[in-house]
Amino acid sequence: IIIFNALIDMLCTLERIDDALKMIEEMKASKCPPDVVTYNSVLTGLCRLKQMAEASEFIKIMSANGCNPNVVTYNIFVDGLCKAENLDDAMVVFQDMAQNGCHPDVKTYTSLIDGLSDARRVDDAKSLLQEMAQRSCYPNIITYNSFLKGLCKVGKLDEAEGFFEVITSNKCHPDAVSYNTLFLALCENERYSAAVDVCERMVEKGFAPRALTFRDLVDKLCKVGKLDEAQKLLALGARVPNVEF
RNA sequence: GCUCUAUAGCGC
Repeated sequence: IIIFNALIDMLCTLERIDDALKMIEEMKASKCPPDVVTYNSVLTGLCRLKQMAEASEFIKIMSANGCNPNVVTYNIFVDGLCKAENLDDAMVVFQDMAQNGCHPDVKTYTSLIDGLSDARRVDDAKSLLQEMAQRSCYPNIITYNSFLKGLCKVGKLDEAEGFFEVITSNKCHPDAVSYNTLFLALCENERYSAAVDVCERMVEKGFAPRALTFRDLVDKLCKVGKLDEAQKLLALGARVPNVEF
């Protein structure tokens, strides 16, 4: 079964869903019937192809075949709906899954928070974050990073900066993704001084941006006449291996 | 305990 599942997963990653379905038929006929992992791989493939109607149908098919969806199944489907920008359906599935004995976990919430963030629905994302705490389902750094992305997207950069405090006060450690998200948003919004400050923290933490990013930023600082900031950055870059100007 | 699900940018 493990070998079969690995094969099916490979076929689905290669987007060869129909071949995967054929193999499932063979499995049914063999001593080695498909299990929930098998079906979940196919579901992932359908979601990646954004075939959400088919994905929804497929969940019914697996149940009809005596294989009940588990929490991974729902997570795949919710994430697919979010990525297909169908947040309303994603929320409905999220509400319903508990009735089928599958309780949302940190990945379910993270997918939703990420989808809401991409859709700039930061207030809704924040409600979910609060709901997680109430349900003792604790956000991890990936959850926080998704929310951080939302704050950045809607231009709430001060709140985004302040959110780092929230993360650490919840015993999580901002990582390279966190800093990079904030850093790029500050650059995009031409808040270069703040960007340099973040850059400094990144270097301290060993999350230095790439050389090209450094050069671009120095270039922009020169253009807007912030020569002192540019110099600060050059000094910073000199301390980082693999960065040359 | 081996197979399935979530975040930035970059490269291929």
